[in-house]
Amino acid sequence: MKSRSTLKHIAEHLHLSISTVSRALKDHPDIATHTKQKVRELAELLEYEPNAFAIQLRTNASKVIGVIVPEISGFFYHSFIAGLEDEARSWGYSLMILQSGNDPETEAANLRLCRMNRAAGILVASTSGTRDLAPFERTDAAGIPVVFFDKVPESTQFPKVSMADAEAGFLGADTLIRKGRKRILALFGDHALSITRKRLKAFQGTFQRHAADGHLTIRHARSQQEARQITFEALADQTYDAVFAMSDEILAGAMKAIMQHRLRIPEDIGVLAISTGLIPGLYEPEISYIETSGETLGKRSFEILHKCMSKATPLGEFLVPSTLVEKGSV
Amino acid sequence: MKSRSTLKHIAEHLHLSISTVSRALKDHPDIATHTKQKVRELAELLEYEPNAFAIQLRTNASKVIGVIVPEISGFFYHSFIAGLEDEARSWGYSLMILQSGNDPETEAANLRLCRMNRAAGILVASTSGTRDLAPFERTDAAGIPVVFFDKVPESTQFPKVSMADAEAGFLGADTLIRKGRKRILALFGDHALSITRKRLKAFQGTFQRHAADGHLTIRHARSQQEARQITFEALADQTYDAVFAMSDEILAGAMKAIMQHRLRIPEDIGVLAISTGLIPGLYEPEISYIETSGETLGKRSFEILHKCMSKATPLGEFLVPSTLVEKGSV
DNA sequence: TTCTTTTTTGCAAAGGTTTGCGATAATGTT
DNA sequence: AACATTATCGCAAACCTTTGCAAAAAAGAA
Repeated sequence: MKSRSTLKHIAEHLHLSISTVSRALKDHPDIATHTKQKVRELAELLEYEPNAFAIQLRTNASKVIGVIVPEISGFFYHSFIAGLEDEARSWGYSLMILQSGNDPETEAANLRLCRMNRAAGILVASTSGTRDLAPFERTDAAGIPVVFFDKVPESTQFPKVSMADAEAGFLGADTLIRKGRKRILALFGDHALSITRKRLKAFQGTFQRHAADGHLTIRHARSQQEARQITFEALADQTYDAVFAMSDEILAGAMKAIMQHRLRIPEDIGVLAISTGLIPGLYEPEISYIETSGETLGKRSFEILHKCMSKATPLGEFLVPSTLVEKGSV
Repeated sequence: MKSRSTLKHIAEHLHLSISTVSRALKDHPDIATHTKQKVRELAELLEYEPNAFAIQLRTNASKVIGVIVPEISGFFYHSFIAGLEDEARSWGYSLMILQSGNDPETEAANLRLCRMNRAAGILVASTSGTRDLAPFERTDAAGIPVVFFDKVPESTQFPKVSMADAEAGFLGADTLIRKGRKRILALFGDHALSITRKRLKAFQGTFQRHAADGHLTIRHARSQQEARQITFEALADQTYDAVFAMSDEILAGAMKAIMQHRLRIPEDIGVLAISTGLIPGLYEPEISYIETSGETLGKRSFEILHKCMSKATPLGEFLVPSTLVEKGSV
């Protein structure tokens, strides 16, 4: 438990004032070059490391950005965090990660924590049950910019950044049509989720407009198991040209059913998904997918937040585009 | 940007001293009950939230624990972090997540960051190239306990917590033997990694001891692609009773090869893996696996670190046990 | 009442840094 | 030589909280 060296120590050793040392260390023009030199040398020798608390207290700002997600594990958020950390670190920021466990109360508590720690900014993927935006408003009023990502509320008072869901839906339908797949089993998630509705609407709209002769079956599943069961039964019932899955979780379930039926891909059935990329790469052949990259979303989110932290307040919703990654499964 | 309320504000409104307010808020016995009452009410009204910086500066301690991992995404660390966050939060700690990108220099920089922020403790999964332990020693000398997990160095001067690799290896071989699988293709990772050597040694030893009549083929792969190729060729070459994969990454590669050969599981070939649980659940039938839970490792790691933070310095290596999860693939 | 004990509150220092402004010394200008 | 500039550096306040100790007030004892 060695006592750490402070500006004071350095100042005393060099018979300088604390302020001079402080300025020397940050290359302030008021300080003579040879003084800077000496200060830097001694600082090095004494292994001086600034006390972040003192700095933060004095400046009332930290280089920490808070991240609140329903859960870290799972199919998506960890890749978001990875991308975000990468970008944040290059700007000198660190991440404080909080899980809400999809519970609005925990979410509010986490928000409070961020406020107490004077986070430079906050990124939040809200709980599915988040209705009351007051905690967020309070945080924003305290001068800490809040931007929502992925799971965003309806309100327009905060900047939001999310996947281009409509585009992904469109791309999905478009790809299937271009490949000549007519009889489609399309699997979507919980209809109550806005992400589901957006993807579904674009998918369905595109399909109906450009493939009037096709046949589209839409099913909703709330879990991997459910997706599996629904797919299994649907495939037993009649034949399809292709299966479309709107998410990794759904894809995982659907693939099990397909494997259970021992269908060959893409000969017996085509498969296409909207995905982050990890899961589709696990099968043989690999599954083609519309990429909605968590990493990219993370980086983009930081950019937006960064703008909010400087001065500009870019309101509105920002979309990160999705692209088709062909693997030959459809 | 409303100015936040401080102890001073409350004190002035109530014509009390700052110290009295401070004590009232933390229920100090020296303060009269009705005074506490009034203070609490006003604090509530003014939405007082303590300034973490000031507290930390004064007490020279934070409620933040630093976590340094090679990468957040991938097959493993995110689940570790999830478990850790859960446990840490229940003790009032938050997580500061840093990625080293498997680069020793970034790792050292991150360590410095933790020191500057007076982290209460640090958990690190070291870089594969980490040789110099000096940065860690310095951190420890500064009074910040360091605990290694998963990827741990040889040195015994720091507490370490990792998966029970030997046990997992043993369990793997034992399971295969009990199921009557004789001709085994066992896939392991990079031989330079200690995790590989530990698992391999136990696996091989057990197999040789209890199944002298069996036939064991051992292969090493450094990536998913390599695992796939090796498996594909091996399976084309001769027939095996079962494939054993020492990790999720390897399993993913092996499964592709198996699917490519259109082998049925478990009829044509058995499959067993050491895994965190997510990947094996993606196939049909699901793959049996020796569970090495990231969540559990996270929770356990916190426990150890927590002990270090209080006073005890439990040196040595702690193992979190692994258990067989049967899914019928072998 | 007067002194002692207990209850309740306030003072002031400390923690390390940043920063506006004033002070001093060095240099330049006429 | 007298003055204006510029280059360096130090003082002291401020950021907000915690805490040992002293002070004041209230209560009890004689």
